[in-house]
Amino acid sequence: MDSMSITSLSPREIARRRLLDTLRREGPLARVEIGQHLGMSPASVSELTASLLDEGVLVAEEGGDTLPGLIRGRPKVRLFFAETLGSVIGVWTGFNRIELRLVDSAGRNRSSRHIEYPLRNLEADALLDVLAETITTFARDTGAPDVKAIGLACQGYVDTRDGIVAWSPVLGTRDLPLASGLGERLGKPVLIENDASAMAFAIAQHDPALRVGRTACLMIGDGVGLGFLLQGELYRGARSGGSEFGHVRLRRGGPQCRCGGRGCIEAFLADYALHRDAQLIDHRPAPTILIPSEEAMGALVTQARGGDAALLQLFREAGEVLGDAASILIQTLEPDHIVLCGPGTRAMDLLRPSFEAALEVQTIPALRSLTTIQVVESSMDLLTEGVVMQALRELDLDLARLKAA
Amino acid sequence: MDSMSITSLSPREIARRRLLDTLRREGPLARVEIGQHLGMSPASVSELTASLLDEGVLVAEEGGDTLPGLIRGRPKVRLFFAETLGSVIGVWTGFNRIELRLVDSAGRNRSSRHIEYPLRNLEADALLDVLAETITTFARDTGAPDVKAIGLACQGYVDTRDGIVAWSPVLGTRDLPLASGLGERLGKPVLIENDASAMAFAIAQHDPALRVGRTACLMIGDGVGLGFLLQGELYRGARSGGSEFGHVRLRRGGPQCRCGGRGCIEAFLADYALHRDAQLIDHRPAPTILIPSEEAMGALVTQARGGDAALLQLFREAGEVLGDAASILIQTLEPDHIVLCGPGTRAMDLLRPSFEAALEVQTIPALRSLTTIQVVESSMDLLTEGVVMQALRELDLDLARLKAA
DNA sequence: CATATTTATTCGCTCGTCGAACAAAACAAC
DNA sequence: GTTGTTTTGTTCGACGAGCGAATAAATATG
Repeated sequence: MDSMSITSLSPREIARRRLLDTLRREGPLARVEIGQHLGMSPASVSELTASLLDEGVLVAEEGGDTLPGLIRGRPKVRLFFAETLGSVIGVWTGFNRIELRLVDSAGRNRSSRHIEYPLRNLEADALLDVLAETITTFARDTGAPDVKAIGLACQGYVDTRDGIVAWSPVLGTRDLPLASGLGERLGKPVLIENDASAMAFAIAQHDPALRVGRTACLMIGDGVGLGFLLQGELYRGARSGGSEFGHVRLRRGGPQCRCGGRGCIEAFLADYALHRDAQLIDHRPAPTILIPSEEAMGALVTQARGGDAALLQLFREAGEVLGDAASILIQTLEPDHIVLCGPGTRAMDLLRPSFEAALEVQTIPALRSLTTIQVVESSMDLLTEGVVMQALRELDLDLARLKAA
Repeated sequence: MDSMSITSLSPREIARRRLLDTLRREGPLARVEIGQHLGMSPASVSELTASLLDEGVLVAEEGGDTLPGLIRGRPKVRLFFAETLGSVIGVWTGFNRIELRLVDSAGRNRSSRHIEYPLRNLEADALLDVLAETITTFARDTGAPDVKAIGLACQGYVDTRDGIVAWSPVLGTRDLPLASGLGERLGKPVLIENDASAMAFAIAQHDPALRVGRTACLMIGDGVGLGFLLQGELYRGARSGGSEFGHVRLRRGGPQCRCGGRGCIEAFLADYALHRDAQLIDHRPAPTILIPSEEAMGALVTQARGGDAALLQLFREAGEVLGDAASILIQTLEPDHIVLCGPGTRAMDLLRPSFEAALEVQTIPALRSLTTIQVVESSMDLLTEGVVMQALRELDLDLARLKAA
């Protein structure tokens, strides 16, 4: 239970995980239906579900509601997660905002909340205290029955195996043992994940096409992050982290980025960058780094749509950088899908012309046509959803191992 | 035999492949030794090798040469590939050069040859004719006993599953069915691969550290290519191709690349680029694109080492681009290893200062330290070796399937 | 009531792997 | 020689995971 480690899985564990994954995605399913989804024989499904029912992970749906009229044959008995398995809390920590979500073991949303809180200037210990306090309060307020684990999505390079934030554009600290620090305070296992990875995972849960082949999710918002999926599973770099694609430096001597560098993709596209540069245009003194509110960003976009030439130029440049970024992904990884997501897509109409022009200029046409690019309107809810799903999957495994031992 | 397709493998096929892979890499091995390499029990190895011996794929080493003196216990019986299994020809097609190699089923080099031939201005049919003719002649001259397959490494985006060159900086044609075209002419199965991928694979065969985790091989030579390995297996993008990382465009309005774009990584680092720019410095009219000889490149490097300021600046700029390229790889994929290879590393001493400076400026230090960067002095032999190894592995599978049917 | 239809379970089989016992082939010591 | 000792290789029984086929279960139809 304490480990939550990613090791190689036994055939049984793989089958179990696949079964529970589809059940979470597709809702209650009869055994034959599970077999169709997984390409397994009814016999095997029966065998697997027998032990899951026995363990109390799954329960058979109460008969009656799926009125067996009209359809001939023996009625389906749908299986689903037991209500008694407890719940999981998902957390996203932004620059000055915390998003919380409570789900049951089936992944269904029970409650969510978001809190404005400036996390940026806190020392490591203070940060952990605030997070622990916030999560505890949330759990108490929602009357969360039995919280089994916490999943936390945050910015930066996250060592998901050891639960360490190896690097972060927000925290000054390096190698912050976030999972253990929070785990000790809460007395529960904590799993952490890069936020763009979490969002990529969540988005892929809603579209089967993104779970085959290679999918690159570019999240634009407080920063710019990349979640890269291979066959529906998150790509892990060295030290089992994600990608810091947002800090690829495209323009030498470009604008200052909060990572300390210059000309990062993020330094053109992130909310703070657009807001800062807009301030500079208006000759207002721009605070070094400030995460603007959604309202402020909305106003910015509206003003640009109204025809403000200087702002339009700003978005044009951002779109161009986005096009360059997509070109790099295409020519390096040749993904089947690139998904643009996050709050930053609110200005997609402003970004698109220069985005497509840059894509045209920077990419070999024959390769460009192999990748489909789509925009997914995504709320920040997906962040907590993604990390919660990951935590639930780990719990599934832990439960299996607990039973095996 | 005709297919050579990449499908999902049965457990047996996986075990078989792993066994033959280690045997090719590690030379003749006794069964217990194989078990140690593969983490399998002697019982399983015995069972597997029994069928391989039965099929005639492997033979037991003749006793006597491994004099059993000195060591107590029953002497090892080493197994190795049968001599009678035939051979494979590996080919690399450069811009104006063809490299050929004949290996036996164990992957041991039997003969090699290289030919100067300007392939660049040929129509598709003429190209296929020349290649077929060259290969046939080579096979005849070397008295190749029984050529089972041909592996061909070439530049461009290669659909390895269907044997189609989807795009190439050399060929004007798009979607050239190279494997089938050559296969028909030679009456043998042909497997094609991107040349940087082939080299990456070959290099990884010689270093176990590169076969775990993530390894990015940057090949610098006629062009710049990337071979990306995950757990020792080549990464495949959409349409099962490799990467066209060399055509990532780093500098808007930069020098002309042979792909038609501007400012590609290749347009700074490839032999033709360095040579062309050196010509321009000397105010000589530079031919648009010409692949300089190894001697010409050697002279260029010598001249630069002699202190020629303009040339040094050229290499300095190339090194900077290389550093930028490595930074992109680090922050996008966070590989465990980056390997710099290919003829272009001949000038590594000239590239290094600006390479490292660029790496410093462009990369987040915490991430930079997770990736080890190494230079591998590699001859072009590795290209044919890589593609020949891939072809042999496919033959292994075909043989297994033939036997199963 | 019998029959059709669909769902779920049971049974026996195969496959791949392993541990343990056993056989084989050398050396070492007397 | 004969008798261990040591290491290699094989055989055998067992197990885990999956599947096909037969069977049982539960409903609708006529």
